[in-house]
Amino acid sequence: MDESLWDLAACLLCDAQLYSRLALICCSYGFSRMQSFEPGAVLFRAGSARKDFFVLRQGQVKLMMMAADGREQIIGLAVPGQLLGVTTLEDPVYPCTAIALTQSSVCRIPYHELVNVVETNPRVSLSLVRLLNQELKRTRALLHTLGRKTAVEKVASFILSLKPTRDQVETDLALPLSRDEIASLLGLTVETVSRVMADFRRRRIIDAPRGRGRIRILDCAVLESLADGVNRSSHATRERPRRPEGRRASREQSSLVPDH
Amino acid sequence: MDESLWDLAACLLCDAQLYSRLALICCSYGFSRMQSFEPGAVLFRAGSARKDFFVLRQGQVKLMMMAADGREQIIGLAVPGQLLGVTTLEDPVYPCTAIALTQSSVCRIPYHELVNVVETNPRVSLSLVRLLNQELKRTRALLHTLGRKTAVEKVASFILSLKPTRDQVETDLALPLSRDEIASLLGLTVETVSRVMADFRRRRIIDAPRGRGRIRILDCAVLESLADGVNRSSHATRERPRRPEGRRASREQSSLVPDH
DNA sequence: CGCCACTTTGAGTAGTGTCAATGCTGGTGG
DNA sequence: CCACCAGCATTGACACTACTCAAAGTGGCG
Repeated sequence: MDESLWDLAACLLCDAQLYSRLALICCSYGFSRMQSFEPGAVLFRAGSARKDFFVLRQGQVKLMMMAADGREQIIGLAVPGQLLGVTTLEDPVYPCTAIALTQSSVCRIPYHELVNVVETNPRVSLSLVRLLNQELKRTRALLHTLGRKTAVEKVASFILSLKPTRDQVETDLALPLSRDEIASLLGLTVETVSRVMADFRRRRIIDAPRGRGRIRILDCAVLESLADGVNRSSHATRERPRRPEGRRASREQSSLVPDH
Repeated sequence: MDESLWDLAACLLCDAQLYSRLALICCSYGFSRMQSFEPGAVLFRAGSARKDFFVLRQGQVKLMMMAADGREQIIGLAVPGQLLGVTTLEDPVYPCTAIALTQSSVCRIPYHELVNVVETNPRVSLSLVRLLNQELKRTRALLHTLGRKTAVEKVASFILSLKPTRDQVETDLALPLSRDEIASLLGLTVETVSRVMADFRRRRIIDAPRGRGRIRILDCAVLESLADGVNRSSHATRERPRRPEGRRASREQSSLVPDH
């Protein structure tokens, strides 16, 4: 096979060298197909026959799982560069449902080609392994959020996770999720999410017009301390000496969180 | 390279054809080292320099993440055949801590060899991708458990997850975790886990001597219905007509769960 | 303009967490 | 051999978070 076909410069689909890993995969022999989705469009549905997998190039996509009883949960948001629909190769169906949140574009690649490519090109294999590891890492972080954080901590870390990079100065962020969807992602109810965000707004930590749209972080430092669960009374202080000032007084009415 | 080196029959470390995928990886050129761990032994610690990765051959290993404040959480249990310590390849440190729960044996493989192998042997690459996908799948299932289940449902599904195969008749299971560890895995407290299990015992759903050791499932059907959250009042009935018999009566004192 | 979906707010409560005390078990040393 | 001890598990009382149900507010779109 002609090695040059794998060269980034030969990529017909991916701009420049952005998403180099992604490029390697989706630009292979030309069997990938570019495709666009409107907000709300279904890329694939859990349980339906898996034929293609996707590489997200632009936009945001939510991944949902459905329980037997109809309860559904968002298990993650896909960001550009991420793979979508990569199941265990033996699995004949998609494990989850993928729905576009914003206008999104993807490279669509037949599954059997994936196997081909992995078997013939080691660079792509390594890329794939890296991407899966990143996804695993993200999922584990979410695991910690769901298992060990309070509602306030959950919402705070969610908002922070919207910042594309850690030390971004930009604080005006797109919020492509409804309250319902945020609640589903964080394992909360709509009402709780709404209340926490209303409280953040009152305390001037964030500024958010209602509903889907945008959100602005006003006080990033406080948000970070809330997200990391500074000042909790519980497990955190197990081996360290207990707070000498006695048990925390009943909290003031106006705020869901203690003073900072 | 000699293709026969990859043959399962040539595997010096792995018995028979058990864990065929695992075999492919850990039996490569002989740079894997067999190693044994006692219960409680640390395979690797989060944040320490990642040099090797592991393939678990026997025993059970817990994977833990540590938050900034010292709160820790178990993010999963590793079963034989599973990879341990495979980070994003760029990451210079382990993302989590791995501790043996039972007497365990692993194949230990230097990281740079992993890259070599992936680049030179496509069958191994595919195996690796499959294994990572399985891990992702397991992690997502846990995500759903943490985000959308009640304490009773969590404990019930945990107990069921101890069964090695879905339709195993064997109901006497090893329970290598303390109550503390179960709580950490499920995002609960020790007390809640203890209470739920005590309740299951009273209702003759399980039989468990106290503490680390074994657990026996007496009524698998009930356990499964509890795990799947049959009879809940909430989200489940959103689009279906609401229960006509009115809101659920206050539950009886003696049991944490409604009648079945 | 009115409908519809989404969000916000409020009141009340179920379910877990927290704290504290007690029980059980296996190991150790007198 | 038994008493003691340390560690884990259990149980109870209580507090508080987050859920439930209900109702009103807001905004977009035909």
